Amino acid sequence: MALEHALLVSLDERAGSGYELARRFDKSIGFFHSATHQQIYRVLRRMEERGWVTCEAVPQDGRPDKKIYTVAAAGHAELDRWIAEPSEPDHLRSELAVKIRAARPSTMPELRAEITRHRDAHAARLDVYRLIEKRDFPAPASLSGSALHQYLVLRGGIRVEEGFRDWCQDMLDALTPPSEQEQS
Amino acid sequence: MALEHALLVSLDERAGSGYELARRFDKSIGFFHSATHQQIYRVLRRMEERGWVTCEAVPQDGRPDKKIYTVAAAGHAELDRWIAEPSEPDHLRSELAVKIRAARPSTMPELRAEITRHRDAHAARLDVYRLIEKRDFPAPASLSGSALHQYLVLRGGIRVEEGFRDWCQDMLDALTPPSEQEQS
DNA sequence: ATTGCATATGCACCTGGTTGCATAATGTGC
DNA sequence: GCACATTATGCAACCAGGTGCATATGCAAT
Repeated sequence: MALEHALLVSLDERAGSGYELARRFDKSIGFFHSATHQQIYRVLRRMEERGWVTCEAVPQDGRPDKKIYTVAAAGHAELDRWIAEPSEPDHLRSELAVKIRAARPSTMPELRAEITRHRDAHAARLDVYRLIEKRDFPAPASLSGSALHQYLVLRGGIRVEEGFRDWCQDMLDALTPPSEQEQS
Repeated sequence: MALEHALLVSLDERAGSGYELARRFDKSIGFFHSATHQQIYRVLRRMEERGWVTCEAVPQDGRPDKKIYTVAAAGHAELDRWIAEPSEPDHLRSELAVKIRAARPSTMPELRAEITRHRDAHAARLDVYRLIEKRDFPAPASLSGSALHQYLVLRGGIRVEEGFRDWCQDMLDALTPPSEQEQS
């Protein structure tokens, strides 16, 4: 249950509205923790009630009011408390793994197609991460503080996607009958 | 929403009761997809209503009756249908990643302790997987069919845990101040 | 004798999260 | 002129899943 904390981190970098947070989550942090706008609005309201964030309504010409949320002292305290609290090691829950064990001889073509889809999707996400790495962190050795932390998380994402891609490729190699070898 | 399918796969290997499934999930498949016994009982009942599994009450001396579930034809059909249906690529939702971005200079010691905990937990899980690999798959090159699929999934788990462990170690190297280098 | 554990199932309640829809105003393309 | 996307928030309903507790029983240890 870390959506609260993910939102606090995002708001701490830059204050913003629920709508803006939802858009931000499509990018950066959202690669590692996604959420719908409804859920974000609900959590923001709850955090305001608890005093973790403060809210200021900003009227706009035409468009409905924006509610700009800012992290309060209690929010920072909560982040500090949460970091010290041990959390469960991240656990992978893989649909693809279940599909592999579910497949029988008759469904092997469909399974191979599905593994190929996943391999390509992970390779595509990897490309995006690598692009971000090159664009935002050209000199990683000289990083420190918040930028270093961002870089380390991105490196984690890269590792994970490489792992998925290679795993899928290994499975395709092992599950493709010799007669059909040498296609992509 | 693959708990249904995970249970079908497990029951297809060997018919059993909800209780037995919960215990099995503590081991093998549960490494990649865990669930509490309540959730398993609920899903089993739903699958019985849908005709995916059949249920036979087995009276036992003393202990309450066992309900042995067996995969029905409709259950196998559902698995086949599901394999062909494209599913979302597995997405990592990492609490640790959020913690890293949430940490400020004052909470760095706690963060390093937490990363160390996670590194050790992943290393321990990796050891378990490696043990299973040696014990159950001493000659992987000669595997085929269901055993091969099991092995490929296990290899995926090993990859993931290696990735987590190395990621944690990299972060510790990058986040440990030079003055404190050379401890574990 | 009594505590506690393993077997075996289940209810009631709560939380986290998604989906679908509604609202409200403005600008944009055909 | 009208359909449609964009900005911005929110409700109602639902689904998945977890926690805590209840029940029933036999067996082993203290």
